[in-house]
Amino acid sequence: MNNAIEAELRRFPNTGRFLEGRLRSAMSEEERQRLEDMASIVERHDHGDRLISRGSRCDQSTMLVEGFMLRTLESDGKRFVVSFHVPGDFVDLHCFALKRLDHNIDCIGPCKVASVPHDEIIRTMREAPHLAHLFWFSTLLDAAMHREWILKLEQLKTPRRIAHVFAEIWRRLEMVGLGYPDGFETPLRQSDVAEMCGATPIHTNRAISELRRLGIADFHRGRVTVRDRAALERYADFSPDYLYGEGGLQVREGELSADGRP
Amino acid sequence: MNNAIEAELRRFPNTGRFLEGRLRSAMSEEERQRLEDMASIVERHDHGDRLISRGSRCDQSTMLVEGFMLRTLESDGKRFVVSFHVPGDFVDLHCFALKRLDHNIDCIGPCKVASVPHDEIIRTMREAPHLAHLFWFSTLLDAAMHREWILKLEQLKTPRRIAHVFAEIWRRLEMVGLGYPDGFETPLRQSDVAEMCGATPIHTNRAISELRRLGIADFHRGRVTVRDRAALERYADFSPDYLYGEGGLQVREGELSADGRP
DNA sequence: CGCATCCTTGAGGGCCATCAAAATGCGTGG
DNA sequence: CCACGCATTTTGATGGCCCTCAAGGATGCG
Repeated sequence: MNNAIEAELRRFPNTGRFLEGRLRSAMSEEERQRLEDMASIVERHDHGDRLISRGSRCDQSTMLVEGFMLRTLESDGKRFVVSFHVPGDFVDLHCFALKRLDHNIDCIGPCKVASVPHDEIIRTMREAPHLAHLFWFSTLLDAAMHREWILKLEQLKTPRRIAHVFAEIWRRLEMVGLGYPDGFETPLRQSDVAEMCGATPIHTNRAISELRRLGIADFHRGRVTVRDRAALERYADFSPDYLYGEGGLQVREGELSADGRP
Repeated sequence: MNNAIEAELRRFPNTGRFLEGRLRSAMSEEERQRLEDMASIVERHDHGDRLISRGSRCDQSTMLVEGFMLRTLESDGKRFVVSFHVPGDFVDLHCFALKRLDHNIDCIGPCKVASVPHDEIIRTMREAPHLAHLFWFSTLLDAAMHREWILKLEQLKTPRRIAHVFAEIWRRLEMVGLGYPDGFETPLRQSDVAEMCGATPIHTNRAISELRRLGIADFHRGRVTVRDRAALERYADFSPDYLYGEGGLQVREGELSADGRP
């Protein structure tokens, strides 16, 4: 793992990955410390646990420290995945403003989380508006990713959708220091990938075989291996802009700085 | 149109529809006035105008006063619609935190908009955190709608997708006082609906015929007519919860009140 | 009336769902 | 070490949804 991120995690073990690869560099020392102090209540969950259910009233939000989570909606007795989360994501910050979530948050594999009471976020809005601005930014990142998923579902057939999902997971893991040069590991199963792509597990399996046959990507027991990253991203029509990391849409340091930051 | 909304529009002509049907009741007089004062620069646009292009730096956001807009992404030379806007929507508030939008905002039919400089929003965060909280809420409404679209694309075939789009537009227009008892009017063409559903115009045309044949809805030259609303919503598997109006997920008055509101 | 735009209809083929069944890998206990 | 049960992955066959190419109507405007 990246040395800078390791150093950050020694000082901020629960929140050191928050906005890493995006606007973390815009956070002051005080802000990093303030966030870490807010997120001191740590819990562990197992595979399949539902962290939050649609409609339940919530008065705290969750920072994902270790593990994978899915945002899901249920309809007709079936589960549909609308997005996923990696360590460093402020998973259900949405429910701070929405009060009741419209969706569920499900754990995939073992997860470690840190809880942040909403009272603390309200205090942040009053006392540290720049940090609050970054929180807002992080929820809008989710919205931007949702939009890309909508595009992907409207535009691509299943094999390319899967390639897109792989490309996105890989980039996001990499931004928080969890990718490998030739791929990544994830507790996702093929049926989870199917739920992310709006396809059946059977068709997803055939599509994954197709990716293997084409030399685009191999997915075997939670390990995705890619020989040629450019080929994967070209095949998936993937451009990482919408993740707001380095690149075209990136928010430059200082562009958020007018709002009350010392 | 609803009398209460008419009265609101007389006092706040540019912003009187903001959060109407959702949390507008939680806005104080001062907050309503403050927002109206912020949104004093009015402009008009024509059908087909692109209000904002992906990637352009922006330092103001736009309140849609009259008309329809689409959020679009372009890929492969084709346009894809990821969401739409009705009067009262704070259309590109996202770009306040993102600085560069990942998508375009396109006008459908003639539009009237009011601009809000970002400096004013920053001041709001410092001076009126409760109002800022409502702004944040309104951007998360967009995210919730995005999630519902993802679900819809993963779950439904084209005829039901179209029915879902119709049901959503109708409800949203109704919340801001622009629906009719038996349907609604919109400048959308069939090809726009196609772009919203990830289908070709030809297939969309056949699907609309199907809805007509089933007696679910009629769409003729921008007029959607529905005889049996319950039947439409049942057919589309539509539940309005995710719009956060009255109902299961609704944020009750006072639930946001802890944050610095007088 | 001519033209542009939008809507409608037809035919052929590819993607994907569904039903059914088999193979593979993994942990447990004998 | 092997046998067994379970979850997951893989394969096959059939039919429906939807894309593409092509062409024909309708509507409104100058």
